[in-house]
Amino acid sequence: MQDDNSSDEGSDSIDWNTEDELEIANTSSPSSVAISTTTNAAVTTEFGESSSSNNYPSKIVNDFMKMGFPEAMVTKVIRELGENNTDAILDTLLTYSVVDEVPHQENRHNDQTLNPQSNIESDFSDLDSNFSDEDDDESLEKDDPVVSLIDMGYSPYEASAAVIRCGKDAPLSELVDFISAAHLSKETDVEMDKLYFTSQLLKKDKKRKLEKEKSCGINKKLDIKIERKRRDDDEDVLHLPNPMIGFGVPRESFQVVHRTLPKEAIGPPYFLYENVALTPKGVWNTIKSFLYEIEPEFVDSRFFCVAARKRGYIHNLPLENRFPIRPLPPRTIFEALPETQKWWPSWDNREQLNCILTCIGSAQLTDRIRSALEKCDGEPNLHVKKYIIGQCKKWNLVWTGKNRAAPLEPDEIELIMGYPVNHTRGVSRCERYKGLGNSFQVDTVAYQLSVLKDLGIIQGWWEQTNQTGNLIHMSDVEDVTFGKLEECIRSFGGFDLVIGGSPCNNLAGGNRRTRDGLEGEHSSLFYDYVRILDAVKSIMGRN
DNA sequence: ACTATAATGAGGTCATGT
DNA sequence: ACATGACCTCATTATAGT
Repeated sequence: MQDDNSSDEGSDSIDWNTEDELEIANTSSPSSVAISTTTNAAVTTEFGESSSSNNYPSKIVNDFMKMGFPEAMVTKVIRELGENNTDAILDTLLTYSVVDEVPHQENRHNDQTLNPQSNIESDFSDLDSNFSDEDDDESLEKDDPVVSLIDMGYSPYEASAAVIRCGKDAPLSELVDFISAAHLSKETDVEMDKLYFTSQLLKKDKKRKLEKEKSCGINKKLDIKIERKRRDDDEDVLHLPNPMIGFGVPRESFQVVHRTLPKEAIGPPYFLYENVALTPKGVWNTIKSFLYEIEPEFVDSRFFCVAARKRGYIHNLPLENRFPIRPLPPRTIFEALPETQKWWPSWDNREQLNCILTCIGSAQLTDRIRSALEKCDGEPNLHVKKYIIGQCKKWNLVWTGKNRAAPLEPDEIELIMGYPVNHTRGVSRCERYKGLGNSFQVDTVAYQLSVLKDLGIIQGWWEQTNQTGNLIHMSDVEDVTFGKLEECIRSFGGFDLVIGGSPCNNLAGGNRRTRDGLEGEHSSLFYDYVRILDAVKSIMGRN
């Protein structure tokens, strides 16, 4: 891995090394491989498994249990969604393999001061319980607005709250407006997001009506979904959420209140593993099987910044009370790159950018686009438009002059990826592009790591910008042996966090030559992440 | 030797239509 | 259910230039 280009998430504080690296100690960036502080040995959370105590001996519970879902999980979901929402129950069960049954209300009233959304969530939670209580015998054939909203990606709490507030007969658009307004009331771009929501709504609503017409009852729909699940299991396919918002993002939250982790997965240390979301078939299933069968969290960074970045994360971090870095980064092109607005053609309707890659478009392409535009008077014809839009999306070009579509500059990418301007200065331009293209999107990962603040982990690191700890840099991950780890743990007292990504070279869609999968030359270094995590746990466990 | 440039598709998901 | 098309992707490498 120490040869050419097997970089992992090397966005550390000092150099822009594109090789595999592993830093130990207090680093300034959330993308080092391991973080150790001598101070606190982390508050152990009660993720322990809880026995099922329920009174849902109904047929529906049995039906779901026959499909292989644990009873506790089924009853938990039914308690949240109501027994009537068969569709939503199945969706939830399919999405989350394990849900514990701790009543969510108990987890919500702790520290509302830290999380601006917690008030809303609490409201939703309370409203939800009211809702389920009073609405147990809703007919399944009726077009349940709660189900529709959940289908659209909203949480049961949000959906229930909206229905209660606006009434069951309110049009879906009004319900959606209510939810988005609740989330966005403090934001500036309310209108834009309303538009987005509404467009999504219209599409989903149309599709849903068609489904209604075709299906002749929930049993058939259930059968279809069960069949789909069975087929997916056979083919080792993991379900990618759409929209790709993982366990919740700041403004379009689909909150999983709680999850139960396997005992052996619970920290210390905490860990977070990352890689591309769109891998060859079966890869994420294999990764998952080496990381305690924890369900990956698939998140697209377009919900955190202006550019897309579809990634999967497996971690054992708590999910409650996450919060984003402030100020929130711009999420539209015009906000992020205001100077492009002047040159932006009306027929280029992009509002966000595609994934930041390691290569940029050529100057010749910019020229080709310019000459194509100069040949036509006024607005280009459909064919030219299609060609140019296609190239702009493919190469992430932005309009920087009259008829001039150019690649992003390194410092612009630094900002988009969440790093300070000039963070990568000092190496060649190509190396800057490569390093940034290989990095974490800071805001995305920081959101997942933000829970560590509440737990008192790395608090000093979080609060201050200037780092005073020791940085130990090893350029080869295979040098991080069991003995070295023992040494470090003896010296520091243990690791709080083991974090990193492994090479995506052999997984990424952009690789046209050696997309060989997880066993590929570079991507197989994933197993070193597993090795190190196991070693750390083993060493810390016997102390 | 180092750096920049430009050419090099396929695999997979999703939406839509039949 | 099946076909089709749109869409997107932490990349690799030969080549030329400095």
